Parts: sequence; C-alpha cells; structure tokens
Amino acid sequence: MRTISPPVGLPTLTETDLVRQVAGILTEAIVGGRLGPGQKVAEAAVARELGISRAPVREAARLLESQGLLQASPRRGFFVRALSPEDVDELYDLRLCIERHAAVEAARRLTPESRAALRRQYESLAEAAFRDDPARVVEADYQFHRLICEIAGNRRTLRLFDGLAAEMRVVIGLIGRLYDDPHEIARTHAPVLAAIEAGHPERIVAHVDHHVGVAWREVGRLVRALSPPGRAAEGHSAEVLVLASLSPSKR
Amino acid sequence: MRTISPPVGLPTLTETDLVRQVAGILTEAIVGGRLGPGQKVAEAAVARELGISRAPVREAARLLESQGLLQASPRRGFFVRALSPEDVDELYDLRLCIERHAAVEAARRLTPESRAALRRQYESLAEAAFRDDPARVVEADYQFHRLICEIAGNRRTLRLFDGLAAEMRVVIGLIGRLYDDPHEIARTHAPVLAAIEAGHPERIVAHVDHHVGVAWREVGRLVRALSPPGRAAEGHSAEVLVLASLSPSKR
DNA sequence: CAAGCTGAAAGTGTCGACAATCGACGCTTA
DNA sequence: TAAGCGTCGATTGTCGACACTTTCAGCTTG
Repeated sequence: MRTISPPVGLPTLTETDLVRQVAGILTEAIVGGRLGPGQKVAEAAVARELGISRAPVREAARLLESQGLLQASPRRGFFVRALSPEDVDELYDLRLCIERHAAVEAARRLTPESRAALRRQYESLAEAAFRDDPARVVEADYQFHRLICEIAGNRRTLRLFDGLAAEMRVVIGLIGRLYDDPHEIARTHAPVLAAIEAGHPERIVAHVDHHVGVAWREVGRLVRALSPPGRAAEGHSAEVLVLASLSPSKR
Repeated sequence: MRTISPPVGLPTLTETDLVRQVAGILTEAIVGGRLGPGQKVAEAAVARELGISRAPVREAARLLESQGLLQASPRRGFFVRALSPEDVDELYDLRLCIERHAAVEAARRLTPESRAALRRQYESLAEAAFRDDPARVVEADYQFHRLICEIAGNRRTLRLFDGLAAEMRVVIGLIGRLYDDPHEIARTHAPVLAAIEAGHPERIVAHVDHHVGVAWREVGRLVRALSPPGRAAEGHSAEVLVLASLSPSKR
C-alpha cells in the first residue's frame, strides 16, 4: 500500500489494522492481475483464505469500493471493477486536468531538494527504460508523476491521483507491458521535467498535455482492443485466490 | 444520497441498504451541523440510537471516512473531520482546478436542453438570492455548479465534485449564512453562465476563476476567523445525537 | 498541591452465528 | 423438447459476544 497520506496530526498509527492490511492485499491482487476485471470477490472465500473473519474483509471491500477498485452489487457481493473505454477516457480526462494544475504548482514551489528528487526519479525511469524492464518502467513512470503531485503540495490532489492511478493499474496490470517502445517514455518525460524546471506555465501545460495525451491514446487503444472479447476473465470464485498472506505480526 | 451512478446495466437496485441509510443519516447530521467538527462519533451510541447493531454503522463510518467527512483514529474511533484553513485552501484549489475544466467541457457539450437546465438553475439561484433565503441560496449555488460538472459528462469528476462539496458543507453548515450579501452571488454567477453560453474557453476560465476565487477567499476568511477558538464543539458523545430515524421500511 | 499510579468503565477490533435472499439445478407439464 | 416452477445450496446482511485498548476518575505519594 502506498504511503497513506498522514491524516492531520495523527501519529500514523500502527499498520496492524486488519482492515487496511486486507485492503492492501486485495489491491495488490487486483492491480497485479491475479483478480481479473469482473471477477467476483466473495468475502467468505477471502476471509477463509486469510484465516480471519468476514468483518474486516467486508470493511476492506467497502474501502476499495469507494476507491473504485471494486463494485458493490447489493445482495450479490463485490466484483472487481471492469473498465470500459469510456472509463479510461474519464480517468485520463480527470488525470490530465489535475496533473496540468499540479505541474504548474509544482514548478512554483520547486525547491532545490524537490528538484533533485524529481531529477533522480527521472533518471531512475530512464534507466529502467534503457534496461528494457517494463515492470520497473511502469512503476518509475507512476512515481515520477506522483512526485509532481507531491511537490505541488495539495494532499487531496495527491490522494486523488493515487486513486486514479490505482484504477488505471487495473488495466495496466492486465496489459502487462504498456508501451511497445520503452524509450519513448523517456523521450516524452524529458520535456515535462525541463518545462517544470524552467517554470513557464504555458510550456508546462503544453508538455504535460502532450505526454499524458500519448498515454491516454495508448491505453485507450489497448482497452478498446481488449474490450469486446475481454469477458474471458469471468472466472468463478470457487477456485483458490492465492492472495498474499497477512503479515506475520498477528495470527 | 446522490444518484449513485447506475453500475453497468443494473436497474439501480433497492436503497434498502442499512449501510447507505446510515451513511446518509450521518452525512445529513454532519453537514447539517448537528455533529460539529472534531466531535466523536461513537459507533455504539449511533447503533443504539438507530436501534441497529454496530456492523452497519462501522461500514458507513468507513464510507464517510473515505469521503473525508470522518476521520478514523485506530482504537479510538471516528471523529467528524475538522477543517483547518489549509484544508480549505486545498479543497478550493482542487475545486477550482476541476471546475475550470468542467466549465470549458460543459460549454463544448452544451445542448439546448442542458443550456435550458443551466439557465433554470441560475434563475432559481437568483430568485433565492432576491428573497434573501440563505439556505436556499447555498443549495441553489451548489446545484448550479454541480450541473456544470454534470453537463461536462465525466461521472468521476462529478463524483469528485460531490465529495469536495460534502467536505465543504461541513464548514458552510457551521457558518450558516455564507455571504453577507446574497445578491453578490447572483452577480458573480451571471458572467459564468454567459461565458459558458458564449463558449470562449479563456473567458470561461477567467470568470470561473474569479467566481470560485471569491468564494475561496470568503470561506477562507471565515474559517480562519473561526479556527483558533473553534474547539468549542469538542462535546462528549454521551449525549443523545438526535439523528434522523431510519426509514420505516425496515424494522 | 501537583504529579504519577491504579482501577474500573467505556469503546473498539474481531469473531462466530443466524436469518433472509439470490442463483442454480432439477422436476413437472404442456 | 422447451418453458415454467419449486427446492436447495451458497452467500450476504445483520446481530450479539468477547477480549483488548484507551480513557478517566479517584487515590496515593513526593
């Protein structure tokens, strides 16, 4: 689970919270592709597999529902949210909207430290691309954009970004390697970094628009290609889910 | 409870869901000011008062936590989120960001029907302002902006807007009458409506910026004024909460 | 008199159980 | 043979209970 934005003044209490643990496990299973879109998430099965009762599972499912990862159907249970092409458009439309704003704001607030961090993140991305490591490219890509939101300094925007990213990862996890040419990522990220460092709002917006737009079209194309026959993952929930086990702290 | 986006093709099933009912009741109590910021929401007390068990209350509380209305403190319970001046800034920063975008998009997608609906909403607002009815002004104001997001056609943006609005209403409900001069609302809304109808992106952004900016400063000022001594509402949870009762359908 | 300690009370986290409901299978019937 | 209906199993929605934690009032002590 990503660093949950520390509420206000709470000491970021123990993570020995079954609900959050289960939410993390389910999230990981979903974005990792082990739970495919449309697949049912039976609370009893999850509880049995994790060796806990159904109550924490229910609450975790409710949490993930509010994040858009699961979809609740009353009296029928929870299902992994299946993303339609329209969903992808909505997701990217919203993401572009906030990321433009965040990038401009990040440039305004850029400090030597955050600037260095952003550069480091870019380097890490470029290296992953150079090594042709799709998984790490996706991760570094995500972290780069997340860092921009973080530097912008609006915790709500950051939380929103995390939520959008989680939803998208359902798709991305499915697709596996997102880009045919990993090097293209580095190429489209560089101008964004440069624009933020230069601090010209119009240029920032233009480059963010271009960069996110590329990803938008790419993902949209892939989802559209997968969408009609994508019902293959309607698997039954009877089978074992192979969830990650709970941390050994408790039980 | 807002119109839950009809999943895929489901017939918008029964709302006889205790969890959602409780969530609605608590939301109403919070935005209505009966539960003040920082006040504890003891699940046992709520369950007792509503005559149900704690399980649905817990899940509803988690739902509201994800919406930002409540704040969970492990092992200590749920508290009504108290908004600091920084929170207000974050909220409005994000709201401005998406509302700009939504207004431009709404203008692009404006149909005769949606245009008429927007005008109607504006009229309703102007009338409430003319009659000097603060409660209805706040409501009509909200509905006007919500309609813009709705016309923009991105369901996620709309949901986000609803979430932000709910958080803000915690403050607004406290403040009571938001504006000293209700007529000013009508004055600052008119150019927004006109700009959307005209369809000039730059003008739309400019007017939305101005209009939301006014509200931002206004709310910010009020919250800042209330913030230091605002701890008065630290009431105990032992007292009766006077929640709205459950619909008579069940139990 | 203030500070720390101790105990009880209240409240949360989790569990197992039961009833209501949904979906599926098989049976009856035209 | 196909459509309609009833029954059964599985799963959800909700409940009450128990253990542990936190809180707070009263007491002890420096």
